[in-house]
Amino acid sequence: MDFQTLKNKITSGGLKFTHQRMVIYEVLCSSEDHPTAEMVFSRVKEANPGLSKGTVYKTLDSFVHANMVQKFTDDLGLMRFDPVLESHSHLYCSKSKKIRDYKNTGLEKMLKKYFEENQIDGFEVEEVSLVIKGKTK
Amino acid sequence: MDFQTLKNKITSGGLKFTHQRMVIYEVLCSSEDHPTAEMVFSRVKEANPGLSKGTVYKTLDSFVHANMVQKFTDDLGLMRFDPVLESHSHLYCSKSKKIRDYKNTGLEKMLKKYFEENQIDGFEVEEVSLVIKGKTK
DNA sequence: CTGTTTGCAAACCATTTGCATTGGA
DNA sequence: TCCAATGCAAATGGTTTGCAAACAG
Repeated sequence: MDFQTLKNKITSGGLKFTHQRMVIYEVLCSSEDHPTAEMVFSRVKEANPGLSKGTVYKTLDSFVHANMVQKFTDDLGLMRFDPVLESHSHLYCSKSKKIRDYKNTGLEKMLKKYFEENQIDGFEVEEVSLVIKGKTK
Repeated sequence: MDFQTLKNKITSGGLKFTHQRMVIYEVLCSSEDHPTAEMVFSRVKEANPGLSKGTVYKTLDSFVHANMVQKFTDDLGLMRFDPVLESHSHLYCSKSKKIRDYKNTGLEKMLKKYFEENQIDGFEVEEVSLVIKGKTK
C-alpha cells in the first residue's frame, strides 16, 4: 500500500494523519495473524523505537471507532485486531494457537437464509459468525 | 437439584465434595446468564459470607477440568461459565449485554454435514459454534 | 493558534499464584 | 493421617487513564 492510499485510509476515517497511525496501520495490514495490541507494539517498535505502547492501544481503538479495523476476543480473552472489514469467520488452531481468517460467501448466504426462514424466538439477528476450532494440517 | 444429585455430580467428576463446591455449582446451575467468576462470587457470598473470591476462581477451574462446566470468553474478554455441556451456540444481545444459550440440533447437523462435504484447505475441523449478535425483541 | 495526539507512568481490574491453615476421605 | 481444598494477600498482565509536551490542520 503506497503512502497516498495509506494517508487516505486514515484521513477519510476522520482521523488526523500521523506517522504513528501510518506505521501501526501498515503493520496491521501486513500481519495475517490477527495480532493483539502487544504484538502490534513489538512489531512496530523495531523500526520505530520511540513509539509508546499507550499510543498503540489508543490508535487501535481510534481505528475501531473509525471503522478501519475489527476487534474481537480470542479464546483466552485477549483482544485481537483485524483489518479485514467484511464479515468473515475465524479458524482457531488448538496446536499453534494461531487464528486464520475463513471467508466463505456460500456458507454465509446459507446461514443468512437460515435465520431469515427460522426466526429465533424473542431475538432479532443482526450478525452471525462462526468459531471454528480444530488443527492445522 | 437435591443434595444427593449435587454431591454425585461433584464426586463423579473426581472432585472432593465440599460445601463451597456445592454452593458454587448450585449458583451456576440456577444462573441463566453465563456469569463471570465475579458474578458467581457476589451471588454466592450473600448466603456464604465466608467464601473467598480465590476459591470461586479455583473451583470454577476445577469444574472445567472435571468437565462439569464449559468456559468461554465474551466479546469484552471476560471469562463466562456455562453448566450446559452439550455443544450449543450463544446469542449476544447488544442492548442488555446478556448472553443466552441457543441450542439448535438441526442447524448443528447442517453445519457438521457442510464441513464434512466441504473440507477447509489445510485445516481439520473439530468443533463449530455460532456467535449470533443482535437484539432481544 | 487550538484542539488532537503522543509518551510516559500510574492506575485498573480480572485472574493467578503462594503459602499457611483447614478439612475431607 | 495425608493430601487436597480453602482463605487471604500479593503478584501478574493486558488494558485504560491522566496529564504535560509535541504536533497536525
